[in-house]
Amino acid sequence: MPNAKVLPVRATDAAPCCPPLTERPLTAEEAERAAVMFKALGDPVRLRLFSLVASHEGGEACVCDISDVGVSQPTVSHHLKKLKEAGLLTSERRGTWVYYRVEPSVLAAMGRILASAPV
Amino acid sequence: MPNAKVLPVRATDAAPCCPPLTERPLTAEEAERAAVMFKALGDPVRLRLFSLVASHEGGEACVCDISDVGVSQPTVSHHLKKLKEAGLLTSERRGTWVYYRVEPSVLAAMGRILASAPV
DNA sequence: CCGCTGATTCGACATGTGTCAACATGGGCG
DNA sequence: CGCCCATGTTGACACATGTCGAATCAGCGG
Repeated sequence: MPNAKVLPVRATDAAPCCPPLTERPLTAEEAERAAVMFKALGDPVRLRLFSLVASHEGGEACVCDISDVGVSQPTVSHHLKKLKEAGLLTSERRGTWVYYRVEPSVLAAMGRILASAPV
Repeated sequence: MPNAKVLPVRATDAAPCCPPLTERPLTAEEAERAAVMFKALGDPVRLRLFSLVASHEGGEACVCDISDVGVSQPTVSHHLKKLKEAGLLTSERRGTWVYYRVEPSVLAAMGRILASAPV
């Protein structure tokens, strides 16, 4: 491992965010936290960008690879920043290009929130 | 290679909106449709209302039971309307009260979108 | 060093959104 | 019938958001 950098995944924040919506009513704080994640995916452009990163080979994508979603390049950057602030993406600069990568724990947390009653 | 494999339309054909985000990039139309659902849950008040309905006994809840989320009654009605327009809830009037119920197929569709790569 | 390309930030604008008070509707009940 | 309670609708307003062009920052190569 050439780079010994450690990213604060902060899984203790994202993963145990909230129980499934069908389990019990969310508290105001839980709803506040979870809504941030859902809101981040509540825009078509961001949803496309996120899926482009998530489905990209190697689990990461350069901005140059995903900036063809019909809006200007500054707008792409703006949306990527939003996704990063919501904890859904992480970014890393390698030379000229910036690579984005999905945060799997957050994705899992959202899936768990939406999971139907596991019977 | 002629891919004769039929797309798995799944049992959740009521809302076969989009594949998992990690499977392939969403098209503009798919993202447009899916973003509506995520945006509907992208507000803390709506998220609480939805979880109140989803977790309520019998799978349905009267407005009078869930209208204590810290906002005025018209605002509650407004948010419930939004959730209904997004296809996440259905409403039915029975006498004096109006009962809301979750649309399970849509919930399943959202969960599938967020599902990590299936085994 | 200077310019080039990729990416972010800034400033501005139009539009969307959440919220409430006031009013309207609709159905039970006295 | 007429009141009243539970919901929904309307109008208005402050604020957030998406978008772009221009400017700025960050490496790379000549």
